Amino acid sequence: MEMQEANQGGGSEVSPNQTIYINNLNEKVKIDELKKSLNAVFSQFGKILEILAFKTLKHKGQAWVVFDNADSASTAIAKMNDFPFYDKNMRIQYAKTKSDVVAKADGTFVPREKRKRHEEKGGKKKKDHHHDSTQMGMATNSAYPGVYGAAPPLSQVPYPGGVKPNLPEAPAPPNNILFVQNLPHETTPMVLQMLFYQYQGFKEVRMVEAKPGIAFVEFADEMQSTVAMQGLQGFKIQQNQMLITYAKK
DNA sequence: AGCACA
Repeated sequence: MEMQEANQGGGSEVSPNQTIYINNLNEKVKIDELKKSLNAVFSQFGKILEILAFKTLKHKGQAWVVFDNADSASTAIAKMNDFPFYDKNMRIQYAKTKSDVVAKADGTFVPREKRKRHEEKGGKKKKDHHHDSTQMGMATNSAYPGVYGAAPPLSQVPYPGGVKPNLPEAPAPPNNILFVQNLPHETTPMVLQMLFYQYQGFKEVRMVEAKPGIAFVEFADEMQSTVAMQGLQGFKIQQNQMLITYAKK
């Protein structure tokens, strides 16, 4: 029999936090793609303030996703812990400490430069932070101009760039295979899989390299594909809203 | 395995 175990008496005792800590991520995935995929996958649980991931030796395979509230983080953990992502199962917990973005909003943010060095004796405060690690060469972290908030306004934004998808005159008849359009060109099958997997009857995602921006998603039957279509219609990935129709037979 | 804020 299947019983859902409340995760309370177990080993990992980290108190709820609006930031989740993910590890066991596939280290071969480039940081930029990783962050985008995480955003695409986790924004379904609520507004994301920031996603942090680093490629340094000590922090490979890990990421922090900062939600704007702890409930979103809890849901994300409940739904996504142990979920396969780039062929490895994500391990998700609450982060141990509060994220800087959150602390800054709190007013509780305290710069942590003091931890690095010994405290100077005498009454002198040092407030000059020499930019130190700036020449590591890897500068691709904060590349997103605050666009992580992707989930809620499903029907506000039309098709960015004015690109109109091909809508057939008459809607295609129900099909267990869905046709997805208006995806960001960098969308990976993995991202779509993550989104559609949560619906019963999910079978597979197919994308065509030569035709970016579209995908086919197969379900076991058309009842199930219909539920998924309704659930994800207009879902925003990055800037784009997915347009889902039945595939032509 | 590894809990940061480039």
